[in-house]
Amino acid sequence: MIPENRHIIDARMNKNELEILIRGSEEIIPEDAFLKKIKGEKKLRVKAGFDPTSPDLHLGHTVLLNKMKLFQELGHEVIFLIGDFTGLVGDPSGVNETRPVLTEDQIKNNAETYKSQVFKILDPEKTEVRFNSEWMNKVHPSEFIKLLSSYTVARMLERDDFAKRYKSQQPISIHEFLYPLLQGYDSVELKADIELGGTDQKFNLLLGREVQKHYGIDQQAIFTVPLLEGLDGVKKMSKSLNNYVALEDDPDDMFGKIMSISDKLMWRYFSLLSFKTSSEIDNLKKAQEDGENPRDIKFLLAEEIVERFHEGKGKKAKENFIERFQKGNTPANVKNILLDSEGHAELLTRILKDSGMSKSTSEAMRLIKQGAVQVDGERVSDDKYTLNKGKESLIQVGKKKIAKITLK
RNA sequence: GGAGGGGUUGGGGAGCGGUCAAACCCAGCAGACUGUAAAUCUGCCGCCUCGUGCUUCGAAGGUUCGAAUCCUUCCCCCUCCA
Repeated sequence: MIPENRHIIDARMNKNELEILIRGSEEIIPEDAFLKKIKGEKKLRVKAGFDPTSPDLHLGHTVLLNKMKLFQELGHEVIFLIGDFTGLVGDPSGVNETRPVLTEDQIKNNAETYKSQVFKILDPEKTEVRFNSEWMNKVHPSEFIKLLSSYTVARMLERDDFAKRYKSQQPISIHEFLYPLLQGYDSVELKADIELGGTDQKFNLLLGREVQKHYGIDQQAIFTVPLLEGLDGVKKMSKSLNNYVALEDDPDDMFGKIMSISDKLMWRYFSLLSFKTSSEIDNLKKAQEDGENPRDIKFLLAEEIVERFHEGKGKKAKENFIERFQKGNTPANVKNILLDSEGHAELLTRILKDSGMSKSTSEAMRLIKQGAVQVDGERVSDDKYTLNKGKESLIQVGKKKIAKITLK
């Protein structure tokens, strides 16, 4: 445990601590300024901003949150900034098209959800939660113009996604130029010494330095962490791509999702998400090379992660997984769905749609044709198949979707 | 303000009066094989009451037996000129 008193820590800020802090980071700019800050006497203000665009935090976010936690443990002031104002602008980072603008209500809701979720990782006592609407709503237009004058269009267009869009004749709205500037202004307001972010934030973070300079205050050092790939192993984890593991996922889902990643991706997840030491991970790699089933190694990863967010549930999740997929048994906790059968609704195709197990009756029809649908363990091939009222049926679509459905 | 290019089913991108629910690629889904992995193969991939059914190709009108394809107006995007 790290003591509260910074002076003691300063004396003890040894090579090891520094190594742990830096491990897994992508870039630190400028490095010497960072080292000077981190080795100094001062309690540092460490900022990381979150867009309230997606109401679910997922494993991808935790790479950054874990770093924040480390700074926290070293006794620094960690600021969890919710970009409720900048959310109205929409961060263009990493997208190749204009983002839809969120309504204030959506942002409010999302921000609340965020807040309740980050404390699964961060220490609430040591976290300063701020909303940038707090100061952005008060910025006077003349002040705003001063902010805008801190950067040029040409330099703005250097940014990768802008450059790409500009070249390929895709639209770039002027308000998108504001985003990085506003983010930089947050650093001015918060007097950030360090700003953390994913690698896709590099431009914004660096721009924060420029803005701070423009305002004549100390420039922050920037600290970027890698982006975690989603379950597909290619694109970054995000809700909109539906390749994510949400912190809110129940233990079985979480376990299953992690088991579904490729063997190659598993090692990436180990290095970015696991708290195992590098040498432990190296040993696991060696074990795989020596013939150990990668599946069993993946079990360790899945269990560790489930355990982190659902204390005491990791082992059970693993057992459920083995029961269901290795032994092929029906899972223990299948959700029950009660459906109204209005007149002709006893048709299986319609039931699949109404229960949400298929998107449309057309899709249900196709699934039946493809032999993907089972009722009480029997494969259904007739697309006119009907269920009886009052009786509970175990319905399975594909390998993953399963539910007990009762018609009333 | 002027000239030109463009808006097609989740993304990319063909089609340019009938044979178009619309090629092809990616993503996705399902089946086989497996370790619910990857890779591979196969099928699917607008909607429904599943039929010579219905609604789609930026929007609205129009021409035509028939339009994503032609005409008109409007909306949006891009480039160059001012």
